[in-house]
Amino acid sequence: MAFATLKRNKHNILYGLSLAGLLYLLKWLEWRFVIVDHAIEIFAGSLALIFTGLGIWLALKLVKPTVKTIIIEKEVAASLGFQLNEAELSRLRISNRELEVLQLMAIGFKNQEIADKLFVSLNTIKTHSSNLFLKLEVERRTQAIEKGKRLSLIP
Amino acid sequence: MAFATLKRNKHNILYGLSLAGLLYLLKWLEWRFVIVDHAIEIFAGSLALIFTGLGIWLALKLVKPTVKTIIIEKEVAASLGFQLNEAELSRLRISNRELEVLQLMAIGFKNQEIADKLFVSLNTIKTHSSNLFLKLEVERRTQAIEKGKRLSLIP
DNA sequence: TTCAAAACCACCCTAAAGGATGACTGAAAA
DNA sequence: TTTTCAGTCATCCTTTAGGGTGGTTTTGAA
Repeated sequence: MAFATLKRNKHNILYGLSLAGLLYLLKWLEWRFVIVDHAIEIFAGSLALIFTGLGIWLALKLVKPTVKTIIIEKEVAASLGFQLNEAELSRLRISNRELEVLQLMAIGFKNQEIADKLFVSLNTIKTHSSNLFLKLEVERRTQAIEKGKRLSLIP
Repeated sequence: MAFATLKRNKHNILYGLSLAGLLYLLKWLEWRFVIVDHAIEIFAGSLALIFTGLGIWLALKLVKPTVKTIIIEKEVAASLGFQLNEAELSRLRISNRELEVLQLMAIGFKNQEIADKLFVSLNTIKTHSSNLFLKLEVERRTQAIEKGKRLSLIP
């Protein structure tokens, strides 16, 4: 566990160590220059340079990159918000079950599949669709779908 | 922004600072006992601290944020002007004639009516629709219509 | 309680749709 | 020139859809 902690903080430790190392490098440099005595300004200058560089390096390494997010909205075709036309629905006296059948027809299901989905027999679906066609005054499911969409009975 | 960055990296900075603090505590103690004489080291240390801070400040100020682009698909009512999706059309290798047949199917015409409208035989329409179903990967005209609408091949 | 829809199911028959296969033509690309 | 492909048409066969009719049960409203 202690090892894992070390591993997790290896960056921190590394930076700390390098900072310490630099300070001792400074000591050494100081010693070199103190002997020459007059070079203290040069010493200070290089010190400033080195540590400015260190600061910059630290900041670049440590700081998470600031992320600027640009959001682009792309328009995509979709029928946004369908509102059932209940007025038409009741005007044509279309029952709930018939509407259900129409909806499933529009998705592309065959009668047998619709029957399975609604847990009734194929014959029942045939009856419903026949009645639906009468009420919609059409004679094919494709027409029923087209008219249903036009009248906002289905999305 | 720089403040937020500082906040985010407060652990790293804290570690660095506390290490530095310890070193200077040592120095101070040394100074207490050895007196004066070490003034230059204190000077160098402060210099280092100040310029490290300057470097960090510079880096934070100057670094450009990396740009991240997010594309959001925004739904838009499809009925406002139909735009044929020619990309899909060519991707699925659907021919002009097949598209025509699909359009007429969607209106609710039966194959014989489509044949009459296009001045070809019923068999030709059957061939076209069969090929269409293969390309759309469906097996009924209602499914073809549904998928065609979804892919913006028909209005 | 009675009555009218709605929902359910069945049988029969015809029409339409769909799958598989083969073939011919003309135009455009390789 | 050969190849490729859209477009045309046909035949055979199966599946699905649709029209017509008749029936039972459930349910909600009068």
